Parts: sequence; structure tokens; C-alpha cells
Amino acid sequence: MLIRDYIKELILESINSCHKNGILPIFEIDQIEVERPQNTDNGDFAVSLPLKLTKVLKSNPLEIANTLTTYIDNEKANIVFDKILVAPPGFINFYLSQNWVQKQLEEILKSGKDYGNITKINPKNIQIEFVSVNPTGPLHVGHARGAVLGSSLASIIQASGDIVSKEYYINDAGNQIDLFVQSVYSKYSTLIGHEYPMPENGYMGDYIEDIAQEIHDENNSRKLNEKEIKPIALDKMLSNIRLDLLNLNVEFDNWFSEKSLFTSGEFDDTMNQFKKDQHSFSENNAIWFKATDFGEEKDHVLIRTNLEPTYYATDIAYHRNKFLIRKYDKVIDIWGADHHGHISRLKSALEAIGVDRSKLNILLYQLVSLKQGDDKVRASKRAGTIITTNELVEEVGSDACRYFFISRSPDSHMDFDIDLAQKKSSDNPVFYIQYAHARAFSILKSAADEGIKSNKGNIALLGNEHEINLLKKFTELSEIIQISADRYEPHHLAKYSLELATLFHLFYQNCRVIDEKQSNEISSTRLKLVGGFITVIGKCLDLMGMSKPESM
RNA sequence: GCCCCAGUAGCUCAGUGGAUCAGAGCAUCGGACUUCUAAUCCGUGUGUCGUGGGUUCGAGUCCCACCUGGGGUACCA
Repeated sequence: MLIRDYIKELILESINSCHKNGILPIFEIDQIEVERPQNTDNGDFAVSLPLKLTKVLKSNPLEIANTLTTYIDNEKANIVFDKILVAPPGFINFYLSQNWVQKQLEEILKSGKDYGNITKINPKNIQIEFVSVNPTGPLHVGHARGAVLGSSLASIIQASGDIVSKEYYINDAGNQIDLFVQSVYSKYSTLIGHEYPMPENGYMGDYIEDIAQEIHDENNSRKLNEKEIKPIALDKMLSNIRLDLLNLNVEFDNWFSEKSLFTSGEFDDTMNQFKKDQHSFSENNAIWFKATDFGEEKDHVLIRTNLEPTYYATDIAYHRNKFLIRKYDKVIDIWGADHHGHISRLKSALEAIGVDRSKLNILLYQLVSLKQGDDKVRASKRAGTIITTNELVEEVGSDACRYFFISRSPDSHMDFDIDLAQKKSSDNPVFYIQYAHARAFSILKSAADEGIKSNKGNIALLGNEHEINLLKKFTELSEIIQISADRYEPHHLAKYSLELATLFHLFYQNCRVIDEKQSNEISSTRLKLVGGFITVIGKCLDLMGMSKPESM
């Protein structure tokens, strides 16, 4: 159980007994906020409820705080807390007991990889869809941000107790795909001595030529037409994307084909449902969704005059599949901020076909722009001026790349400094964190050489400032996982990891584990602590999708 | 015009309506390796939290207006 919830329980029970004893009048209470004071003199946790109750109870906050504190179940509180103090102007401060903190180390070592995980009684079935880039070109740095965010968030939400499935939606139908295929075919034609014009707005990058060349090399004996090229070109592009993602340590549980919506008939079913319920109408030879009935500013086209479905229409069918066919309790889509305008109208369309719009959650991440020197580079797939995910990973490595993207709030705009990335600099905190992990392992190795075993350790000996700080930090993990999961903000985990590593480096500097001048018991005990650190920091690195080097 | 995001130290950014809440890292400068890894540690100063109002016992945090930058506002995706 999370400490915060434990405190909430204590306070609620105290309120109840106050009510029972007629000490306090009956009042409604919506939410008890448990805070973490910046200054630890004010405790490890604090409740400011009395300040909020002054108005309701028309009473002095200090008095309320005193009353509530008096009626807290002491026996229950003593398991976790040393003392619970009232502080002006009306806070109730909770101080963790050293004994409890020490005991958590045993919990950590027992739980191992599962430490920090939260168990839910009713876990939700959650789908998280991300990247989903058209297979018309390689992934660029912006996509990398979405990929990293999505894969970390999936791990974090899983750890927070729900069941998560990661999905990539392949836009393998539609006119952008046709443009891409025509672009490849144009280059291919030149290779076989034909002339086929590059389409207007065609894709210009070198990769188009590379794919054309590959197709040519692999089919030397015969000349393929555009139709034959299409599946090959798409497949090659998709494999490249898959590989790029793998290099970034991003994997999916499912790859969902847009085309399959048409072959399965689900797309038609969706359109028929709109028609049957009179949520669509025909105008100017196009089919429109009556979006204004659902609060939108304008109606939107589903089927164009040329009979082609819009991206919007297929996206509705796709999300219908998520909710009505596969019946996910909740869906999280991760989109670049440039798709923001799409959110409301997609939700409205879902409402029209009977899906609760709040079941769809969109996590927007702000765009990544590139900076080189003082110049900003606008990434454009068609113009071929992109920094690809792969180039980035080759320059800075997957771990640094992941940490870099995870450590910033999705809401923050990012200028990606190409020069900095190319420096392979150790400025990146990723090294700091991983070095702590490697250092801990090096202690384990030395201990093994010296024949020191951790099972002789006595956790009651862990009492100095550095040891206690480290232990207390360990116990924050669940809280961090929950906040990150609830708010879709993995960056809290990145920050936590850095703080945790800092405390370990401090411990390392100040407390020797292996030292002839001290007793074996102390060495064994500290070895236990090191083991706990490896577990906790290892969990963080796992959740962030980063490697855990045992030496550096 | 309307909608979304951002504006916090020289730079990159954290910050859950609370109390020493003005924070971290980097950069600068100075110190610490016979050591379980110096990719570490210790010391060094920096702010009209974009501006102006408001709500509140209490605002970097909530509300309104404005300024600056980015994005969106398609029978593109």
C-alpha cells in the first residue's frame, strides 16, 4: 500500500472517530491531499487538510489539526511513523520511522524486479497506440520522441497495475502511400531505362532511390510494373521503420493494418452505422459526418467526391475497432501536437457510434525542432531535410536518446541541438545514472572476491544520514510510478532516477562497504543496501527502456 | 479571428494551491584520486517565475486580459 493512501486512511478514520465522539460536526470531505514537504524538517509527508477545513468548520486550523492528530489511531500509525506533529499554520506532519524504513530494504530484496509495482484489484485493459507513422519515409527525431514516450509510458502503466497492449497503426492505404509508391517507381523506371515522371509533391529523399535500387538489384532479370512494386516498396519501408524502432529499444505487441479495415468490411459497417443513425449526409457528391450535432464547429467529410475515404473516416473505423470490436476499457493515443485539431472531432465521431468519448485519451507531445548552431532546421520528409531517428541513435546511442526524450515533459517544446548530440558528450545525465549502477556492481564484485556475504547483514545498523536518505528514496518508487502513469508523464521517473543516483554516489563517497577497518557485519549490511539500490535503479532503467551496465 | 502548448538562473529544463518554494543539471572558477570505478565528490552565485489585474488565510501553480514564440484551424495525414 502506498504511504499516501495509508495516511489518507489514518486521517479519514480520525475524522470518523471525531464525528462519533461528537468532537467535530459532520462535514463533507472530497479529497485529502498528501504532500511531500520540500524541507524534511517538516516531515516526510504532510497534510494541509485543516487549513482547507477552516471555512467549513469556522474554526482555527491549528485547533482542527490538533483534534485530528489526537484522534489518529496510534497503534496503526506507529507501524510506519515515528511521530506525527502539528505545525503552524495548520499542517499535520508525518515522520517515517527509521525502523519501518529499514524494513523496506528486506521488501525490496524480496520483491526484486517487481518492487514498486502496484497491484490493482480491477486492472483495466488499456491499449496504447503510438508512432503509427505512414510507411512513406524513415522516422525522424520527432517520431523518436513519440516512440520513446509511448514505450516508456506503456511499461510504467503496466507497473501501475493495468494490462497494456502496444500498437502501431500502419497507414497502408490512401493517397500518401500512392505518392510514395509512384516516387519509388519513378526512380526505379530510370534504372530500367523507362521514363516515369516524379509525381507532383512526390517524396524526394535519398531513401527513395535506395529502395528503388534495392528492388532493381533483387529483380535483375525482370522489369516490374508499378503494381508489382507497391507491396515490395511498402514492405521495405516498414522493415526499415521496424528496425529503427528496435534500435531505439521500442517494440510493439501488435501492428494493425489500415487496409484490413476494408477487407474485413469494418469500414463499411462503420459508414453504414453513421447512415443508419442519420449522423451522415450527402452533399456535393461527398458523404459528411454531421459533426455539428456533437458540438463541432463544422461538419467533416467522410467520403470524398472521388469516392476515396478520408483519413478521418478510416481513423473512426479504426477506433471503432478498438472499442467496439476489441473492447478496450481505455485507449491512449500518442500524437504530435500538430494533430491536435483532430482530437475533438475524433471523439465526437466516437460518441456518434456509441463510444464514451472519455475512454479515448490523447497524449500530445510538443514538436521537436532541430537546431544547428544558431540555425533552426525545419524537418520535412518530402524535401528530404530530415534528421532520422537512426542518425540520432548512431550519434548519441539509444540510452542517451531515450533519457533525453523521457526527461522532458511532453508539453515542453524541444529544440534538438544537433551539435550537442554529435559531441557524444558526457554532459548527459544518462551516464551519471548508469555509472551509479555500474559502481554498485563493482562493489558486489569486490565483495564476492573478499568473501563478504550480504545475508549476514543487520538492517538495524543502517542509520547514518546517507544510508537513511537512500532507503527513504527507495520507498518513493511506487509513488513515482503512480504519478507518471496517472498523468502520462514519464519525466517524473527520469528525475527520480537522477536523484536516486545522486544519493548513491553520495553514499559511495561517504560510506565504505568493504573496509578492513570495520566489522564484517557493517560490510554485509551495506552490501544489502547496495543490492537494494541495484534493484531500484534497475527498475527505473527498465521502465525507461535503458540498459543496465554492470561495468563502464 | 478561433483552439492548443510554452515563457522560471548565462543555457537546458523540474516544480501535485501550501510552510525556507525560488529548484536541478550544465556552463564558470577553486579543491579532493596509494581508495569498493574521479563518467565521482566538496565548495563557489545567479532570479521583477513574460506583463497587468483578480480569487484565496496562502498563487510560479487557479481565473481574466494582454505580450512573445511554436503548432493547429483541408474533400492532406
